[in-house]
Amino acid sequence: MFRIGELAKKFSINADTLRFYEKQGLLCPSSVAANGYRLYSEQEAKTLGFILRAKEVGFSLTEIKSLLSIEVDKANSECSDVKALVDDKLDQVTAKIQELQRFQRSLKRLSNACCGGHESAEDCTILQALESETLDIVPEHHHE
Amino acid sequence: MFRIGELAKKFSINADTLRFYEKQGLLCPSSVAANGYRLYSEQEAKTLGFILRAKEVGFSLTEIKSLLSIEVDKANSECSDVKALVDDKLDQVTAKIQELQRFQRSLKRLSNACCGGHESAEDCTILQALESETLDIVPEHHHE
DNA sequence: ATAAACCTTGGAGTAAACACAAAGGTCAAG
DNA sequence: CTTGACCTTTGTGTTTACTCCAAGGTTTAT
Repeated sequence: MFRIGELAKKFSINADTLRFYEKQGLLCPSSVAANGYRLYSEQEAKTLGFILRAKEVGFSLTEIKSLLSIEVDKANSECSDVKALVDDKLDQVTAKIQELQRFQRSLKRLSNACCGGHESAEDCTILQALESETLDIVPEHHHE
Repeated sequence: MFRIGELAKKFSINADTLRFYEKQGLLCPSSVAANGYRLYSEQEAKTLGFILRAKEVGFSLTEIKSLLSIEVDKANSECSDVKALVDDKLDQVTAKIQELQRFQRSLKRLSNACCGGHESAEDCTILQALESETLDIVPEHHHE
């Protein structure tokens, strides 16, 4: 059995995080000592590992809760239930990546168009693009 | 001059959003009518366009505030100041994409390894991987 | 005169995942 | 017997970008 600080150290997390997970219904200590200290079993340590690995692949705590409820009732669950959660998350992650890639393309375009030198920002192509209704790069105009 | 509702409609945003931007110091109406109504000039409408375009390329409101402070003092700013903001953002976005791509790879690996059928979740490779300390796919074992 | 459609301020609520602080009980070592 | 390192509960703060609500003033049209 581990006290909260021991379990936290074992997994390099904060003891507060464990109390937080408990409040969220993710991981409750199986027993409480006479002095009120939480006591975590070996099984609960494994469950914590499960939770942290699920986090590593991008699941939110709410989603992990769903995964855990299947995990504890495997016998009455199907592969399709689990896979659905993974595939939903995959879709979310893919959509987010696409949004960020749009940002990335725009930012690269802006960055490449700007000299980045000590010239006055008055002719800065980035600012001009942000001023332009269409976010277009205004072609450089040379004074002479 | 536009009243708050007019400007909001012009840009398809909520009037509350304009009040929020004002509180954040992003966009303040140049004048207030005798009845207390906010009045926005043509220039402020352009600035709002600037703000919304900056959002489109992924800038946060805080970052947009920096952009705006350069924008209003172009003469004393340099291209390098502007480009630095864009390049910082580009780095952030790129880092976030990479994190999400790690999630994506892991999720794909999990998804591909799972049959997703009506089999009991007891042998689900996804759950097994999450139980495994290394997040590895456990090779399929056939009963017979 | 009154209803509809505006506008005002102030403040609360939302999601996500904790981190931290205060005030106090517990336990082992010296 | 005290110090230090634990632990407890409760509650607040953080970040981001709004969104909504309440209670009330203003304007416009009929």
